[in-house]
Amino acid sequence: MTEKATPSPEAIKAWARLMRVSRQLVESTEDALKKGGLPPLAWYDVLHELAEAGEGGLRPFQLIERTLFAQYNISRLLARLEADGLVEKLPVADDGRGQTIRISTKGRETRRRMWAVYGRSIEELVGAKLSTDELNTVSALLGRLRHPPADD
Amino acid sequence: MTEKATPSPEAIKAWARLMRVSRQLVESTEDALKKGGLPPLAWYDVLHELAEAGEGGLRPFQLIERTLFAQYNISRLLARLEADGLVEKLPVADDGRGQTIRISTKGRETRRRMWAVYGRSIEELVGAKLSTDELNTVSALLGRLRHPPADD
DNA sequence: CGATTATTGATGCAGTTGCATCTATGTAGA
DNA sequence: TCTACATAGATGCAACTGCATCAATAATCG
Repeated sequence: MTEKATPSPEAIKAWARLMRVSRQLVESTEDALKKGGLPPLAWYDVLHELAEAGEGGLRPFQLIERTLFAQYNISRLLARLEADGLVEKLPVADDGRGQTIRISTKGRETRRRMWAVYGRSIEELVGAKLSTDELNTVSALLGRLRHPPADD
Repeated sequence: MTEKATPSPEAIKAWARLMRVSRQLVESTEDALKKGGLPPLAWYDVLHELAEAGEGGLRPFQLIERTLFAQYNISRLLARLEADGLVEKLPVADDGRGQTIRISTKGRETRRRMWAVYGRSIEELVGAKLSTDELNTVSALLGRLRHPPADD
């Protein structure tokens, strides 16, 4: 019956911190990548998924499931990655509509160089700021905000 | 001497959770606003700052300090807000370069209607998921990731 | 089979962002 | 004062995003 019109001050504060911090971290990292003449974070996300998938590659719709990119976004991002020679698009034997995306050697190399910067950013901006226990606490609590919630 | 090449698994996980959760929350909220025929979150941020500033208004550069928007972003956002009649641009007496931005009545009304949706989003996505203690823990830990760090 | 519906991925268009630069005004220093 | 430099804000252009829709293939069902 009672509609909660406004969240608690604690919820608002947590939300505000989350928004501000995540934007700052992204911005810092994007700056660092740019300074290193490297592609934006979005490219890393895709290259990372593809590197984990190995030689079998992934279908674009699988990338959509694994990342938070919209379909049109993946479509165009893959076009750019292909234009840069970082991925290959292969036809799929049993589905004429689809394609399999496989990371190339150059793609792995780019990913490696991005990680040198990205990883440093994570270490400096997060790893160095909180203890292991605190990091685990953050992960656990944020995991409950995820959809679907993660328990680990 | 020793360069830390890669952050700890705990730091990586916390980072990943932070990135994913913040994107999901933003996306959910933007969807809710759109569904209500309301402007995007960025407008809320600015309207909120201007509403808090009261009749005196704020200079654009003060908005840049308070939010995380780039200068050109604020410039154009304010142009859109003005075009929609949500803010007024007033000349500044002692600085011919500048202007003061003041929220209009319609701006306050729009902010109010946005908050009805935004606040509900915060409550559902965050407030309802964690206890007050947990929310405070999240805020405190994220505060330490902020730049500059916040202790409260 | 043949028609309908669903899925995969691409794309035209309008709106937004990022970058670099520009104009205008203010400040400081010789 | 006159010149150099700094600050406030706007803007042209290219790239990117979001939306809607499209074409092509696959799956379903009578």
